[in-house]
Amino acid sequence: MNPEEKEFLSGYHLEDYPRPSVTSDIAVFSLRNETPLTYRDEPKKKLSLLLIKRGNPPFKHHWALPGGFLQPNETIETCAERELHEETNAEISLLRHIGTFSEPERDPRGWIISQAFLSILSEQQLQNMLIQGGDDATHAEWFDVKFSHLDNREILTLEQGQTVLSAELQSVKNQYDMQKWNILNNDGLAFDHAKIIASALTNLREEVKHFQLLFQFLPEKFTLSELQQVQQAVLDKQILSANFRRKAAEYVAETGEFTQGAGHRPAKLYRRNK
Amino acid sequence: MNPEEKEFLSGYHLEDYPRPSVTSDIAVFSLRNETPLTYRDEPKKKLSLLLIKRGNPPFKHHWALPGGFLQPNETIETCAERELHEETNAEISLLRHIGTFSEPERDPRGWIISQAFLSILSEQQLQNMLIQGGDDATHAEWFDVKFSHLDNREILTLEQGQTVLSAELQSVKNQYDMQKWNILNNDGLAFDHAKIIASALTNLREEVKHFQLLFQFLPEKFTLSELQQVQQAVLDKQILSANFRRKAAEYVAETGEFTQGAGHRPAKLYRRNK
DNA sequence: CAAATAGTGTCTCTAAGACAATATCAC
DNA sequence: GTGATATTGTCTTAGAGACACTATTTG
Repeated sequence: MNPEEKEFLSGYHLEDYPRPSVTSDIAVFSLRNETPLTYRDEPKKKLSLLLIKRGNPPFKHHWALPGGFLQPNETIETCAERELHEETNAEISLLRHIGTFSEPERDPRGWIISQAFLSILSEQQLQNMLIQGGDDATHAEWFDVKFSHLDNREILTLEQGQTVLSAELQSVKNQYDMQKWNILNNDGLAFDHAKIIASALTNLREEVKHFQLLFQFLPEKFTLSELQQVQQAVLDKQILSANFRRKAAEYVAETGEFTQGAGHRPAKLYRRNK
Repeated sequence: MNPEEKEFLSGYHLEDYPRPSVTSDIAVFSLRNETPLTYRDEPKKKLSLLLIKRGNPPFKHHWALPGGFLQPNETIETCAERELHEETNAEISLLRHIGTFSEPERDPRGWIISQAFLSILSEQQLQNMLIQGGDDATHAEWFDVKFSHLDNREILTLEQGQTVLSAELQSVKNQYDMQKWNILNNDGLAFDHAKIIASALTNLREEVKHFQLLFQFLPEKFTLSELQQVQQAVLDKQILSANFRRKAAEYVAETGEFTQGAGHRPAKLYRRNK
């Protein structure tokens, strides 16, 4: 750096200008197994989302995405990982940035813009996390996710035991032709997190349609039926297995191993290829 | 809001915690016509990018994307529009958020995170803008864009008259499986703007492949050949017109009007449908 | 007519969706 | 054998790419 630049920088103070606070907020998805009906049944998989019950204002007793404030000398990705680990002990291997939420009124505490992320935990990663889950003040829970289209609105429903959260959203375009969510109704979710969840779900589904992110839900070795279950759970749509397998073949490689003792024909175990 | 929340908020001070500065930076693309060889030739279209020559440190005399600091009571989109208008007098009708750049060392002035946007100006919008372009301290220019793959690297070349800027980038995945650009070489571009430009180009191309954003480059009425020229210029790839037309039919509607006096068969004028 | 662009028809190949049929385990 | 899931084959249809051909203007 030349002297002129050095001198300029020494007289420059970012603190002289107004600055927002910045948070990273993470929508963490995983799968849960429904209890099978008979001993022979394979359990169906259901998409679930990690939420945290807020113990303090603002939005005390509401449910929010895990997340927290960006600190100096870290990227927004590092911040997301750190906050998630602090709040839930989860270790993540995937992040997708899904947007920045910067509306001035979005947080009653003041000028706070949110870096929204999507993450996925496999069943394995979920086990490790639960070992040290659930303290008292703020506690985390997995909610079953429903996200369905009705007329020109989207209905988001999150269920966990007796607790049911819901939100009604509309997807519109702003003056810059950007897709944007409006919250028409919101029951139980903090801040504008219904918007972030809707964005995350839309992103997740789009990727999963093209066989992306799918493997993040599963252990290293899996059957094609399991892989199909994942896609079906995320997209909330049934697929014919013959067609699924033909398409999936492109993304997986055989391990040579088989499942055992399931009460029906054993299945080949695959791993992700490339 | 209940009394407890109110009381909490009155004792809450965001300023007690460290905060970054936030900027919006915009990669604005447009098309320029090459000069035709003969009177009958239709001009070929070339993709161009708007850059600003910095008149002050840091990176004095380097070229940078238009942009500037986020102010209170505005969204990052409003900030992008405002800064672009202040610096170039351009009026935009499209923005796409293409990422957040938050590496702590990305700006020598200190902790500044960038909200990166993509925008497009039509020839019409470009005319209006140039009426009041080019003051002295900082001045804006349109650069021809080349972005080509070589081995496992991407070569970005920006040309404007005698001025040639270039950068060499590599696309890698970080530990969160996120696509990330590394700058291997950089000649003339300020900050990490080579990364932002590479991201913007990748996004733009992906959308243009699927006939999105294409119409932003053109006036309301256009011929299918013009539309094809746009796609070809952005993707830097020749397409067979028969196939292009079959696909394009899905997105356009006839106006009933025709071009005139071009030295060859007149073409139907279309507009975007839906 | 020549040069240039506009526009159509059709063949091939690939991929997706639907559906039928066969395979193999635990009990 | 029965019930369940695993796996393969094939028919049909939609779309993309390649290419040959026709149409219409100005000079």
